[in-house]
Amino acid sequence: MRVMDTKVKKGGSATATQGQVQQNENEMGMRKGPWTVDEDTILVNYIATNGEGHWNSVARSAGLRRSGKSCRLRWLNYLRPDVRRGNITLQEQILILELHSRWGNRWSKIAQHMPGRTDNEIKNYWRTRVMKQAKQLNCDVNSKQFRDALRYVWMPRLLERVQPASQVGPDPSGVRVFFYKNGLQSLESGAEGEKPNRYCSSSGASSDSSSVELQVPSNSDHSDSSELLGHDVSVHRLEKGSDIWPSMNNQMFEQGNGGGGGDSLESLWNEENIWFLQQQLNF
DNA sequence: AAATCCGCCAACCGCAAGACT
DNA sequence: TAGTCTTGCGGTTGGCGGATT
Repeated sequence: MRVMDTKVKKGGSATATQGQVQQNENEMGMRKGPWTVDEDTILVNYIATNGEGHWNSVARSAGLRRSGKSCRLRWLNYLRPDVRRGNITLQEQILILELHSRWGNRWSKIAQHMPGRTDNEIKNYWRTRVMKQAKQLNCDVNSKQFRDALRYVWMPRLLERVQPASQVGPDPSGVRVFFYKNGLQSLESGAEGEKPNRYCSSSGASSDSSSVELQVPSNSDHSDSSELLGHDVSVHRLEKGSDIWPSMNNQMFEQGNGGGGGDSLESLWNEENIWFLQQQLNF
């Protein structure tokens, strides 16, 4: 049974009253629903003294009438000191889109590569923002149509917007992220021979000012990446070309008009599709 | 000004895997 | 080895509050 009669301030602590606390107990005497300031304080103080883990005993020993699960969730998603609050930045949006394209709904895995962000937060972002776009396009979020919209329209648009705030120097240890027909892909520096079908990069792959750079974990392809939880990030260079968007559209049509390879973007998207997407997607 | 809609997000649930006895 | 407990994950719910009608 859910608790309906408590108030939670957006972005702030739960503010259930003492009376509500008593109402929100189940038959086992366990509290449910929003956390009170007192409960938060108790949990934070207990963990500061005894550390994380053993959540059931935390709940008992700290005198909280909460399940271990509830204590764990409250700590990880809200009380942890390194939880980052506030809007998802453009860079983070790009990273979410990119990582989701690789791993799907592996929210915790994605969160591991975004220090300070919780899986819950990323999941909420995906459901409220990304799925909304899919709905507007009247297509399934897992459909090829929508995945292509993300690759060829949304992500380039985000990348263009992120550029002015990203004028930092090149990092030779970084990983270049190129925009491919098949979506964004990372390549370790020096692996340029392995980038067939690069689509929107500028001529050459040099680390010049025409690139966009993203802060993403330097070894984000590693499945076990506990070392990334801190601040082990490096600069990824994103080959932007001089005009990734809207000239990307031009390239699409140039390729199509030029009668290039059969798998050109033009074969995937005709002019009506592009126009439709531009109208539908609100960036 | 009131009613309704809708985005956001905290917190719940069920399930699965791993740890422990 | 089997049973139980704990932890972690992904999916879902529903209240709050701002925007719109």
